[in-house]
Parts: sequence; structure tokens; C-alpha cells
Amino acid sequence: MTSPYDHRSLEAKWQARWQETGLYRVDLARAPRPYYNLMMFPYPSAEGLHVGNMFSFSGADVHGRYERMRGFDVFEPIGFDAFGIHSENFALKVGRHPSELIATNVARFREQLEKLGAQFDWSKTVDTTDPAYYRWTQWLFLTLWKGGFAYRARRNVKWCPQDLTVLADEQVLADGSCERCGAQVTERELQQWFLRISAFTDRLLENLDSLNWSENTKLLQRHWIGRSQGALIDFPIPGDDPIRVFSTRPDTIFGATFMVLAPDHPRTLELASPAARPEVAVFLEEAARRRIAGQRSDEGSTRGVALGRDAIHPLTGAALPIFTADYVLSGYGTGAIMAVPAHDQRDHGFALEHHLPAVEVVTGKEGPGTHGGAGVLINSSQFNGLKSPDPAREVITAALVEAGSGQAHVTYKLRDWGISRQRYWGPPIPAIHCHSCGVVPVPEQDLPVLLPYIEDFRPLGTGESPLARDPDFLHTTCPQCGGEARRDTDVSDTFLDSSWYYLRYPSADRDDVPFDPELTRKWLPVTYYDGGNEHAVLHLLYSRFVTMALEQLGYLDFSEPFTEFRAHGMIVMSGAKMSKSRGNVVVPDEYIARFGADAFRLYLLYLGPYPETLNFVDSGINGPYRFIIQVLRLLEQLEARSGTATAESAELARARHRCIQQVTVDTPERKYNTAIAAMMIFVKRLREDGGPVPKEALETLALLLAPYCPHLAEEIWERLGGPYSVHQQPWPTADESLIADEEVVVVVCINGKKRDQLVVAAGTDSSTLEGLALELPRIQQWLEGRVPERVFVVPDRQVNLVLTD
RNA sequence: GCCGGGGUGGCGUAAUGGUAGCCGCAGCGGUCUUAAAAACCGCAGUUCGCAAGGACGUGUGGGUUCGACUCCCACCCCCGGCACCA
Repeated sequence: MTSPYDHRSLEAKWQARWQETGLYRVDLARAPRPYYNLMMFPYPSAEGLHVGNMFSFSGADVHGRYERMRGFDVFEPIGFDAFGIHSENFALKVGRHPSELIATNVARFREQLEKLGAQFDWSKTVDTTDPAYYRWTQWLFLTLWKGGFAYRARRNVKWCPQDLTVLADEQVLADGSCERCGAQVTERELQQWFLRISAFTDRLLENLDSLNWSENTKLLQRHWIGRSQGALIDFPIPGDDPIRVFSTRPDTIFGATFMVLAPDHPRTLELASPAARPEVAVFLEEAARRRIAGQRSDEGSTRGVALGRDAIHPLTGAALPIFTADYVLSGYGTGAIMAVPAHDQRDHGFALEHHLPAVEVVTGKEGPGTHGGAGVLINSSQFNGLKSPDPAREVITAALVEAGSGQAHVTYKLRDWGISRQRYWGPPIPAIHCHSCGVVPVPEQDLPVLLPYIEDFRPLGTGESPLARDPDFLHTTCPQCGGEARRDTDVSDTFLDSSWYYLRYPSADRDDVPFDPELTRKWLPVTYYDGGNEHAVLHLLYSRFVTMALEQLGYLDFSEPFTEFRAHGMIVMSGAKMSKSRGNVVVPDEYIARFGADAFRLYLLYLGPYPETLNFVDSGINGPYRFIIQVLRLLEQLEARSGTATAESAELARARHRCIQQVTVDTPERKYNTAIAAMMIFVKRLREDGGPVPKEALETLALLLAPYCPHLAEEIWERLGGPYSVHQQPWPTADESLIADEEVVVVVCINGKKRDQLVVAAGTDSSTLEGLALELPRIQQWLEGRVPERVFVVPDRQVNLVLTD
């Protein structure tokens, strides 16, 4: 039998037709029911789209197409996140210029994306490396700057000795290595641009409660923001300024037996007694070396030395020796702690090592060195008996406030966003350094500050961007005084490009504004955002910050960019991430060429639940491919009988409506795998039926398949005589009254074990079922004349006869 | 260490208190064919049994229940995130 499926010509035909008719172009100004279906735009690597891209775009497209058939005007744009270190490093590696490479990659990506058959509106696309786009990225920077959200500071920043650039905290992995190249990250002090994300810490945190996002994603953000409530407490030092510490557990203050300062706390050396100073100085030097070498994994360290000096406990007046130790970090809280060895693991370890006393102040089953659960204060003077941590925390904080030595305080892990990159492949930061005027913004009318073509774009490694090599770029005049000036030679972080691209899409063809106010009011915030959880704390947090800032500055009238966010899963190969080094990268093009985009989409989504991690299985695509051929065979069968109408049997109507129901429930819940299984079951049923296929069956299949196999669905729909396009038809509705079974199988169990079954009319009542069950010969054999003590009947399902002993 | 997700046939998975293994892959047997492929039909958790049928079976151990993959407790393993955060 010849295959009825020539996917190449079929898919090419419909893709051409969609383009001619502009099926996916949305009249943004007029659309009555806007639905902004966004998916994270890809970074156009040299390898082309990978299976993960194909998977997530297919899933997000199914969502968009389904919403369209439900009557929404779905705007589904796609673009290219093409600036960044990825591209630049690759260009360095292959010895070509990134601007050339990216043009090729973008063209290739676009071709691949078109082949996938998604309903992308290509009339509104973005490429972050296009001056028409990054002009507005620069505008965004200036706007944030003028609005008080950008500032320069000399900071110890994370520096990658391999990529020779500054990294954001988020780009440093837990083991202290560079997210991109794996080199051990070090520290370096440079003058940097920062964006004041800390201005919105509380809102970024609080808004999460009411955002309709994947819970997992929200959790990651909460974690990253890292809010801790506690108190700042001053510990006086005789003849000196007090030491201020931060503690989340002020209720344990009576258990404080010593103090610890971070090695890079500004007062560590100064506080050391003359006798201890030489030893302290040596220790601080070593500690600095360890920190710069990026030894972040040196956990549980009890390394430290005494300063030979005491602090005074503010409530008991006891003398507490002061130490400096690796385990206290300068970057968190005040960089100094009160150590409570009885109730903190690290303090406990340090106390053991240095023979320091521990005083238990909270009762509890847990041993020393544990915070444990709730308990009652002991050894805490007039506070004994208070429940800890609460309300003891508030009571003791209040006492400290009264004593003038403390105040309630909240700290966060979230830091301001460093955006300066001493690299080439990014939008130049639009700032000018003038000797007399200082740092001056580039006037808006001078944007874009074009990224010059530089032959040698290797990083200098001096802390300056390669743009410093280009004198024409570097030297300019001050827009304020007209005097000689230099441009900022850093480029901005790629995440700045992607922090606002969703605002740009609807206005992508406008060169007079970054985003048109009216279109923005109509289409934003984004209705539905599909993306990977790897961006839970970077892109998604930055986007929220930018939106809040732009709202505060009057450019937007909403504060959250993504109304609904859903994280998708990823595709792995035998349990491991696909990567070139593992040699398990699957090239999707081959699959599409051989089986077609429809089969490939179907296959990827059939692999398992869309939100989860799924295993790619090479041969798995055969099933979905066969399924498509079976559907087309049914269509051919129907066509062969053209003219003779076949009435749909009640049986087939039931199967069909069940299928509609299942697909309708599963699709919006993103259970694409079970939706596809339901369609397979229906097709199986049709084939088993053997009789002439009713037209309704194929009409329904065309509609249900439309989001999943957009080309195939069009073909079926057209051949059935339906009006173009199937994607503009309303989603079918299941008729509940047709779905119910007439007959059901009721399992008969004895003591929970299946022993026989009954086939009865649906809805048979419990006592009838019990009677029928007891009459079954096999059941009577098992009962051996005994009478069940109890009988449990689940109508239409099960009868359980219970015998004791 | 902390937080989240997960562990079911050879494989991807389905079923979230009521017949465990739906749907699919791979496999095996058959039909068609000169042959192979494709297509189509059938078999298929493990085990005992000629069969009828039975026993066992959802990471491990306990518990709740007439009934547990599903709920509770403890533990083991895998994946992801965070990590001297006081």
C-alpha cells in the first residue's frame, strides 16, 4: 500500500497558504479579544534550534492555537535574543566576527521556526542586535538612569578570568565557577553600572503571592530575594564604637558567648589588640586570598582567630571575646554576628574548635547547635518561659530598642543588578565621561549609539571593553559643555535586552517610540507566558523590575509584565541533559525532514506531561507518524464513498464526544500527552469499528488536531469541504449526554481481591449489584457457604465482599 | 545541609482512594509478498500450572482503610534550585 502521506508537499502547501493569506497576522489596533501568547525568544546559536526549543515552541503554540479556536485574537510573536557572551565566545572560537555569524544563525533559525508551523506573526519580530531594537534598549537604560534607577559604583565584582569579564552574581554557579565557561570566578574591583532592583525588593516579593505563575517559579524567586526578618543589635566595646550585628534570632541573645566579624569587615584589623594584630593581619591576608580564589565551596570552615578584645553583652553586661572567621560573610547583614553556639550549627562548630562555652537558652529535644523547632526560653533572665522563637523574638527586640541597643530589621539576599560588561557583543552603554561635567547621558536624539564594527573584538582583559580600541568610537564631545570626552566603552548585559522585549513586539514596526502607549494598553501585560524555569530568577525577575520601574516613571500603567506564567519541562536523553560534551544532542531537522513537523510536534508532546522533564526516545516518533497515516487512511476511505452519507452510530458518537471531552480538558491543562492518547484511542475505535467512517468523525479530528498538527488538520478540513481555515473554526463542544456508558463492568472482590465481574446497565443500584454479585457461581465457590460480614458497593465500579478471618 | 520535583513492564508513560500497566515504542508470532520493507491481524508485568486458575507485583519498611501507585510516618535513591545568608 502506498503511503497517503507526503508530509513535505503537504506542509509546504499550507505554510505557503498561511503566508499568502496572512492567517497569523493580527490587526493589533482592532482585534476585539486580545490574547498575548508569549514564549521565551531563542538565542540563535550556531547549532540551530535544538529539541528543547522545538518542544517548548510546539507546546506554547498548541496553547495559542487552542485559545484562538476558543475565540481569542491570539498574538504570537517570536524573535531573537542574539547579543551576548554565548555568541561572542563562539565567534572567538571559530575565528569569525559575531555580526556575520549571527546573521547566518538568525536566518537559519527563522527557516527552522517556519518549518515548525507555529502561528508566529512574523510582521512583528525583534532581533536584539538590530540597531532599531537596541536603540530602545539604550533608551530604557537612559530612562532608568534619569529616573534614579541606575547608578555607578566601584564594587568588587565577580570576574571571570577566562571570559575576561565581569559576571552578574546570577552567572556564578554554586561551586564558584563561571556559568558559561566553567572557569573559577575571582573578584575584581571595577567602576560599574548598577540598576536599583533593590528599590522594589518588597514589591517583587509580595506581588508573587497574587501572580498566576507556576508555583515552582515563584518559589525560586522568593528564595533568590531571600527576605530575613530580625534585628540589628549593637554590642558596646569599651573605649570604642559598638559592633553592630544582624540576627534573625534576637530571642537567643542570652546564648551569645562570643562575637565574630567577617575578615573583610572594615573594622576587623582596627579592633584587634596590639598583641593580636600581627596574627590577625596574617589571617586577613590569607582569608582574602581564599576569597579571591573563589573558594566558595570551603564550607563548614572553623578557621578564625581571636582579636584579643571583648565586646559587652548589651543585656547581661558579660564580656564576649571577639573573633574574625571565614564563615562570616561581609556581604550579608552587617558582616558581623553574635555567636550562639547552643543554637547555631556553625557557631557550634567554631566554639568546639576554639574551646568556647555554649549556653542553652531554648528548651527542646534537639541537641546543641540546632535551631530546632519551638521551645521555651531558659537562662534568659526575666525572659525565661517565653515561647521561642515567637513571641520571644518581639519581646526581646522591644527590650533592646528600649535599652537603646537594637532595632527590628529586614535583610535580603537580592543585590542590585550589575549590567556593565567589558565585552564587545552587546549594546554600548549610552553614557559619556566628561572631565568637567562628569558622567553625562547621551541625548536621546543621538540614539542609537551604534556598536562599531571592530575587527579585533577580543576582550582586553584590563577591565576595559574592546570598544576602547576604536578611537572613533571612544572620543567624542560632551553633550553638555561641548568639551573633549570619552564614551563609556562597556556594553550592557544581555538580560537588559530581554528584560523588555515583550513591550516591543506589538510596536516592533514603529521607529518613533519604544512601545506605543495605546497598543501597550491594549495588549499588555502579557496574557500567557511560556518559558523554561532556568530563567526563573534572571530574566523573569529583571523583567518584573523593569516593568515596575517604567510604571513608576509613568510609562506603563501596570506593574507586573506577565499575568500568567507557566514553566515547561525539558527534554533529556537517558536522564541527562543534552549537551555537545555528552554527545547526545539530537538534531531536530532530520526528524522534520523525514517525518514532517506535525509528526515531530505530536511526538515531542506525546513524550509525557509538558511541564515535566521528559526522556527523548529515538524510535518513539514512529507511533505518532503511524497515527497520522491512519487518520489519512480513514479520510481516503471516506472520500472513496463520496456522496453516500453514513449516519454515525451511537457507539461512534460516544467515542467521538469522549475524545472531544478529554482533549478539551487536557489541552488547557497542558496535558498534551493524554490529549494525544485520547485522539489515538478514538482513531483506534474507528478502525476497529470496521464500518464506513462517518464524516463527523473526521471533522472532529480535524478540529481537535488543529493545535497539535496544524498542517494535517488543514488538509483534512479542506478535503472534507470545510471553509478556510480550520484554525478559524470554533473549538468543538462535547455533548455530555452522549458520553455516558450504557453498560458497565462491575468488579466483584472478596476482601479486596478481584474474584469475578458483572456486566450490568449503568446506574444499577447498590442492593441489586450486591444481590447479583452474591449469585455469581465463582463467588459462591469462594464464599464456601459463608456470609459476608460487610459489603461495600461503589456503583458502576466495584462490589467488595468482606469476610472476617 | 535546606527547598522543590520524582522513583510504576525491556523503554516513554497512564491511572491520584475502587479492575495497576491505558496510549505508544521496542520485541515476538502470523497474513500479504519471489523476498525484504511497509501495512494489517495477534501475543506480551513476574512467576507456578497442560489448562482452568492461583500467587506475587507501583524504590524500602511500617501505618490508616472493606479497599492504597494514590493518604500518613520513617528511610533509600535520582533530578533541579539554593547554600558558611547568622
